[in-house]
Amino acid sequence: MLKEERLDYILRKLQTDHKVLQTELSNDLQVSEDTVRRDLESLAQTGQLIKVRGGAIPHSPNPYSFKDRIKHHQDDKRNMAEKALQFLHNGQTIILDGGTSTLTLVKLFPPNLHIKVITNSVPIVSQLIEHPVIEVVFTGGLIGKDSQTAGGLDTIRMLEKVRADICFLGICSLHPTAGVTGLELGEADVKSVMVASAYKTIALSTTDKMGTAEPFKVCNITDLDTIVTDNPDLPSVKPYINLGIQVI
Amino acid sequence: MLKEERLDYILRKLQTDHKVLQTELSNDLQVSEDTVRRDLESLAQTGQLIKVRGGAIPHSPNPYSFKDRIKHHQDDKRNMAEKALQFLHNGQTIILDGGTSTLTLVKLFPPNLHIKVITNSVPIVSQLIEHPVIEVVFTGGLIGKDSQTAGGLDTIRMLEKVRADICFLGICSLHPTAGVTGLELGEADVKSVMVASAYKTIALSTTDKMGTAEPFKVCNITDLDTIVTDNPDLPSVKPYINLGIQVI
DNA sequence: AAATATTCTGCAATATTTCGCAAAATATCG
DNA sequence: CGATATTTTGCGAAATATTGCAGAATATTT
Repeated sequence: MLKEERLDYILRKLQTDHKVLQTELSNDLQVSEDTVRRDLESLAQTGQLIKVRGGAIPHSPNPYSFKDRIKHHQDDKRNMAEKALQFLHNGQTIILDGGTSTLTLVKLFPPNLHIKVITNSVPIVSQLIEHPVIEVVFTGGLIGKDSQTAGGLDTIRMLEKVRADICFLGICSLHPTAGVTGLELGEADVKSVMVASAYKTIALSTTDKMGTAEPFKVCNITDLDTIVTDNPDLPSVKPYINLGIQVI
Repeated sequence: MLKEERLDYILRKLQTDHKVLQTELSNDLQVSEDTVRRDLESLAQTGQLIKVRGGAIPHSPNPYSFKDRIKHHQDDKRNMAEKALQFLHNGQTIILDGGTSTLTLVKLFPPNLHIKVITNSVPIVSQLIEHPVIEVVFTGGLIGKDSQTAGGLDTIRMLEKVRADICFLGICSLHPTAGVTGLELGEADVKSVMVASAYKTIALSTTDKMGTAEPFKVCNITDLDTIVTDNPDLPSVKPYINLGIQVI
């Protein structure tokens, strides 16, 4: 058996089980624990996992607790949020748009996730205040009662100062040619700046938002790097894949 | 079971329950209480929780700080808030400092109160989002987990732009000669600007805060127009009345 | 002050990691 | 092709880490 096959097996097992044990791997791969240890060592060196006594755990936080990971929610938003979690890693700076999708994501944040969050959403700030380690920056401004987010010039100014790794965008409407659009001019402006201030943009969009358009433009469809959706196999997502956007 | 799994379980349980007991954890995780204790010790060392006798509590906000403070002196605070209400009239613009006293005041706002509120407090914004007519402006910035308020340069910049009718100040310490003082430099700075940006300043201070002083200055005692307190007849309030400040 | 619960301490049992090394497998070169 | 490096692998011994336990010390409650 090639070494690469072992490494591949280890990473795959890690992805499904969220942990690997040296004793198990030694048995699975029919090699000594020393060899497994050296394999884990090399994977740890390239940052693909974290080696711990007795085995290894993923570098990125675990989507669900080790105990109750059995209960998979059917809920679309929850489903999307779980997929989005994989993009988060310690040390990152994240912009979080308002909306229920992003709020669901925030609720899944594991306690040991060390990131900085910039957001204009009041519910997200309330939720993250409970989090033990995440640093939260709220973009000031007039609070919209419907959207429960801050808006206006001050919000935009603060966002312009940010260089984030990822922007998670809650989506109103998504269209292959019209791009991302919204119902309110002010909110669309804020979202635009969020996209511009992040290195990468990940849109959270249920499939029913796809192929629709609203009056105010947020960004071009090609500004999106990834679309997280509840069902990436539907025909309505095809146009986005063809544009080279990752859809999961 | 890997140690990391135990740590993960503990942190998650802490996040949902706001406390963990060693006896429970020992049972949940099927390890001895000694091991649980050592796990908690290591988590405490990395600042992820606070170890207390018999278990652990979140670093912040924990039952012994904010959530407890809000119950502490609840009647006094309510009493003060009711007195403070008389200063509010339709059309005013109000600056609201963070803290439990001002939060209590906000909870008493009648539904037909048409005012604008500028605040740096997350709980106050959450509360006021529910209000049918009040316009809320949140001052952006880094959110402090203990105080649940925004702080820093952005907060100060936004406050400097404001011309408010009244600033309601939550008080840490009040002293006839030292003036209003606070425990944290950043928070004191923010309060200073609040006072400077309002035409009138009303302090909300329980009598036990009077005659005490902390390291960082907020403003002179003469910058206060009114002190709202739980018991204006106590001798400890006399010095302030003599200085010409209204005490009710 | 006694009773109870919790924490600390040293220690032994066990599990894991590290290390040096030799055998095996693989790659390299004339 | 054959001889020689180089890398990979497995193994045993020593070093280290983790765990549970008993009993002393300490804190908390009644």
